[in-house]
Order: sequence, then structure tokens, then C-alpha cells
Amino acid sequence: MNLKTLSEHLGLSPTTVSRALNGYSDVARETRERVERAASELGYRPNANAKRLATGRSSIIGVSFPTGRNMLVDPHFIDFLAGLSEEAAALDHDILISAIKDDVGEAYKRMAAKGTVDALVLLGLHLNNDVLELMQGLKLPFIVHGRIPSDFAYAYLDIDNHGALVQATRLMLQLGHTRIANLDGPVNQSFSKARAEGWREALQGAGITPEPAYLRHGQMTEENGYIFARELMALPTPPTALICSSVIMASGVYRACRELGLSIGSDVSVMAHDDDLPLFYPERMDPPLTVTRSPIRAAGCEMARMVINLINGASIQDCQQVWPVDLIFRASTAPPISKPGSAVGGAEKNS
Amino acid sequence: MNLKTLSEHLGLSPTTVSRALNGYSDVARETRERVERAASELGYRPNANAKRLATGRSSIIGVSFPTGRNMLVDPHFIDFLAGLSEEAAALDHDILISAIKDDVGEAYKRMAAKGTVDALVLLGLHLNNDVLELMQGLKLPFIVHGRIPSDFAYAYLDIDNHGALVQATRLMLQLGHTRIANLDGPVNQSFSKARAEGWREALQGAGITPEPAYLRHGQMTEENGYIFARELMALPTPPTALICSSVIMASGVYRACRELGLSIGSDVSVMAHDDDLPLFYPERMDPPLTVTRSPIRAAGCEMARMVINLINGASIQDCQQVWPVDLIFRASTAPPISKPGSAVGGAEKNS
DNA sequence: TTGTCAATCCAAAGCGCTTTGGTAATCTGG
DNA sequence: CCAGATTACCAAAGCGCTTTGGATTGACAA
Repeated sequence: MNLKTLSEHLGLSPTTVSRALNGYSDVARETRERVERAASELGYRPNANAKRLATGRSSIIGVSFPTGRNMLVDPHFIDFLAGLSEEAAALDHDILISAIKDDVGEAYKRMAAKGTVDALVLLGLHLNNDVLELMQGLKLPFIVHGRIPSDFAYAYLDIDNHGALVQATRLMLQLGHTRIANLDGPVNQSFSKARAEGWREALQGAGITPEPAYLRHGQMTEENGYIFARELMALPTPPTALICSSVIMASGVYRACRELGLSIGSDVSVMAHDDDLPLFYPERMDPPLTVTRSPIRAAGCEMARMVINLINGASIQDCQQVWPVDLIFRASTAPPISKPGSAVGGAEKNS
Repeated sequence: MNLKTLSEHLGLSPTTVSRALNGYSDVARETRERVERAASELGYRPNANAKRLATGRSSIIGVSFPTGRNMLVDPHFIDFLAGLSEEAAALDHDILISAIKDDVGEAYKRMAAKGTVDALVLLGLHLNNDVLELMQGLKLPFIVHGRIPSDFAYAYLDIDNHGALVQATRLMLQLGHTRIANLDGPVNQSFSKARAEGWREALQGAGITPEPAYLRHGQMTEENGYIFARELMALPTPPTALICSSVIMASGVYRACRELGLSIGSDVSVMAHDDDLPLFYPERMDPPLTVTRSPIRAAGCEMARMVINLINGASIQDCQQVWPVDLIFRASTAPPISKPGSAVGGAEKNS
């Protein structure tokens, strides 16, 4: 059942049927209704590829992620993808995921030239990445999750990672901590850098020199949380507060503390950034985990809307958002205990 | 840069250029090489939509999952998707994920008629689902992850869930357990049913009547593992062996046992099915978890290959696989302790 | 020399849709 | 009653590719 046979069936021209189905005003209401009825009765669906060829639009938005295998097993990415695809579906768009193996630039060029997708959602961009320059040269609209420094204006959605760490660090400071560690994400990711800077600034604002050994970078896994916590607590002067980049990491920290016999919320304070991942519930942890919070799934939803706006001609300036994060206080953070014998720093302040 | 301008540039007809690029034999080797060189130098990429319209093939395989939100947050699904997309990319196919909201049948019909995808990969099918009958009516090739009873032959890949539970139950029996619980998946899923039947048969084979209270169905979450374990252990005659449908569930069981002061591997034996999920490592659990094992990611890879074969005309009979599972014995399973005072059943047999 | 055949190449007809640039009929107001 | 608007429809020209069904050439055997 294609347009031609449907139009013959109706005794109309393909033009009129097409225009009726696409909501043009130059077709009589009565005719439109007749066409719509026939189309649904006969189960007519316009051939997507013909439509795409004729219009030059595919209603498919591509999601690309550079690192191949690693990305798809990261719950952060997945939850983001869930939000994106859900909202895209609601707006009649499909999501095409393409696992890029090696040459990212080449893959983007290919996608742009092939015309399979109307726009690209870029994820997990590294710092000092030339991908933005490359995309600028292509005609394909794109939006980035996160921000990286660039001479160009581009569409993005990011959360306020810098502000999150400022808030988190200040909270620890207000509780009286001075030895505050930052268990950060991978060193080459922009969000990690923003977090590190927020941490540094908040400390310096309180007159404390950031201790380099208290800043650790790595993939946000349970494993790394565990390793970092063990290493930090083995320092001659261990931190009393640990700020983690993810709840997953924090769960590794909890495990390390349990092994070391450290009581979280008294011996050591722990907090993390909570992306609201489906399998990790900070409020159910023992003790409940203090977090800065911003659901990554919601970011996916919003980015679907934004990228579709972009396709429809919205200006780049209208497609730039930075989301603030909430600070949710729970039992994993408390004033430090001044242990006799290891009294370094102290709790001069009270919150 | 399209075919026409490229062919003008070369002083050849579009026909010849097209045929050269697509490897037809009726073009001189020298010409072909000249065309290929020019194409890569000028960065020519055939327009995907024009190609699709002309050939009727899209090289896109659709993945559909009925349950909307729940699915994308399930690590099992994600890891499967990772394998699928990786292998599909290697075979020059893209993956299109469409989150279906409400009417599944309608959505499939739409996909089939639109021609966006060459085939569909069906996941998470419920028992007594009419989706197979529906797909049979469509011309779109499809393959199912799992098996559900049907009058038709259809392509599928499944693991031997029945055999897995037979193996697991027999292991527990050989260790001397007689009160063996099955913490199964959702009741309306075919794999859960197969597992329940395997459990039942293995017990009956040993002359033991399956105790209905020992069979629990539910989503394979940590939460449910915890709840089921608490409930089972609160029975007047609690089981001494727990077989879980997933490592995730088992981690909930571990938590429950810790709380109850039960020592896993002596007070109670625990095992699970291991899909080889990236964030759940049974060998690192404490104690290491005995499992039946079959990487779900590998299933995704293989299904990509199978569905592409199917598109290329392979017979349905050649696209049916059932994978055996490995049994990996670790410290979480051991002979039961005959507690004085609650001696019900016993360890008559030795392995 | 002539017919045959393989080797190369190409014109033109789609694939199924949208969109441009109309035409014909009907409706206005003067 | 007529010029100009308005309304409702449609023919035909693409979109950029593949594929069918030749056409052309030169080699080779008869």
C-alpha cells in the first residue's frame, strides 16, 4: 500500500493525498477526513525512506559515544540514553546508536554525509578534543552533553559540576573538616576538571591549600572508589572527608571503610554526586549518603527536546543550558572526630 | 558531492560509478580503481536514504522492548544491547532503538510498513504473547531473544534455562540439600518458567516434592533478592539452599543473610545465574558465588550475526540456537549443616 | 571477411514520496 | 456582470541512488 495506490483508490491525485496527510491548508476539510479515514483503514504508512529522500530529513537522531565498549556498560550513560530515547519517541523521533570503533572524526563525517541522522548527540567528550572543530565544519546539527572549552558557540546541556563541588566542599568545611579529598572522574573529562576546580576554589576560599594527594582521578567504578579510599586512608595524614564523583564510587568507599573499621558519618564523612541511577540508591545506603543531586535521565529527556528544536532551526544560544544541582544532606556527613594522637587540622567551626 | 557530480568529474556515467563502487564485475579493474580513488579523495559518501529507497534495504536493525522505561535500566538488557550494537557495527549495520510506549502490535506494524529497519530484534517477550502471530503476518524478518511457545517456527537465540536449573538443583542435591528454594524471574517471562520447570524436575528426579513456598517470582533486582531471602528464611522450615536467577538478586540475598547473621557457604548455600554483567562480579563476592554462567553480551553479538543472516535470506531453521550454560563452583555452596533442633531433611547423599 | 562472444560502459526507468507552479471553479465587492 | 480573491485540486519535476536492458568495442574463430 503506497501513496499511488491509495490515491487511485480515493480517486484523487497523489499530490492531494500527500498534502491532506501532511496537514496542508489547501485541501478541503471533507477531503482530508476522507483521506485520513481511508489511510487508516487500509493501513497506509508512508515509506520512511522515500519520505526521507524527498524531504532530506530522517527524524532520526544519532547518539555517538567514542569509547566503544566501555560506554555502554556505564550506568550513567545508559540512564541518560533511557531519558533521551523516551522523550525522542514521544516527539516522533528515533534514536540510532552507533558504536564507533576507532576513528571518531571519520565516523562523524560519514554520518554527516550519509544523511541517516538529522542531528548528533555527543557524549563523553574528552578535553582538548578536536571533535567540536570537526563538527563545526560539517553541516550536521549537534548538541553536547557537558561542556568543553571551544572558540565556537555550540549547543549543550551540562550540570553545574563546578558549583556542585563548591557546595560539597563548603558543606564539609562548615562541618569542620579541613582534610577534604576529592575522588574525581577521569582526568581527561571536562566535568572532572570542573569538579576539581570547584574543590580547589572552595578550599582556597577558606584559606586552605588544596593537598594534591587528596585529588584522585579515575573511572567512576565501585572498584576505583574502593582503591582510592584505601590509598587515601593509608596516607600519613588521611583525609577526614571524601567527596565522590558518583554514588557508584561511594559504594566502593563504603566497602573500604567497612574493611578498615571506619564508621562513616563519624570517623569519616562521605558524600557523592547522585545521578539518580536506577540501581544505586544513596538514601538506602548505610548510613544514608549525602549527595549533590541531578538526575541524568532528566538531562537525557531535555536534550532530546533541545536537539529537536535545533533541527527545527532554533538558535544555538537557545540550546545552551547549565543545570544547578541540589544538595541533600544525610547521615554520611558529620563534623570530624578529633582523634587523640592524630590531631591534625581540627574542627574550629560549627555549622 | 553526490553520484552525479562525481561521475561528471570522472567523465563516466553514474551507472558505471555506482557499479564500480558496489563491486560489480562489469567494470574494468583500472576504471574501478580510478573511481575508488576519486571517491575517497573527494569524500564521496552515497546518500543513505537514496540508497535505501532504491534498494529497499536500510542496513538498520531495530531493537524493540515492550516495557518502556523499565527495560532500559535493566543491566541485563543493556549488556545485551552492547553486544548487539558492537557486532552490528562491525558488520556495517546500525541499531535503532525504539521505546514503545503503549500498543506494541501497532508499533511493530508501523515499523514494518515504514521500512526504516530491515529486521527486528524482539526482547523481553511475555508468555502468552500474541506478538509472534502478529510478526508472522508482517513481512519483516525478526529474531527473538528467548523462546516462547508458538505454532510457528521463528528465529531465536536462547540459553538453556531449563538445563541451568536442573544443573543448579542437582548440584545442591548432591551437596546434600533437600530444602532448595528458587528465586526466579518475573512470572510472565518464558525464561522464568523454564527455570521453574528445571527446578521442579530435578527435585522430582530425586524423589523430592517441590515446595511451592520455595518458589518465588519477581523482577531480578537486589531489592527482590533481599525481600525473598528474608521471607524464605522466616518460614517455619526455611530452605538451606537458594538458587537465584541473577547475580544482582544474589547480592540482595547476601545482604539479607548478613543481616540475619547467616554464614553463606555454611549456614546456607547460595548460587545464581551469571550473565557476566560488567558491574557484578560473582567471583569477587564474599564468599565467591557459585554460578551457572552464560555471558548475555555474547548472546547480543551472536544475535546481530544471526539477524543479518536472516535479512540476507538464511532459513529460519539456521537461525535457532540454544546455548548451554557453564556451572562454576565457588565457596558459596557447601553441604548443609544439620542444625540440632531444626533437623528437617538431611544429607543422605554425598557428591 | 564475417559472425560470435566477452568485456566495458551507459541511457533511462524506476524506488515512493514531497513540492513547485500551476489550473479551474467558486466567491467576493463594486 | 466582471475583475480579482479565494479555494480546491493536480501534473510533473525532482530527491540520489540502483538496476535493467541494451550498445559499443575489440578479439578471436570460422
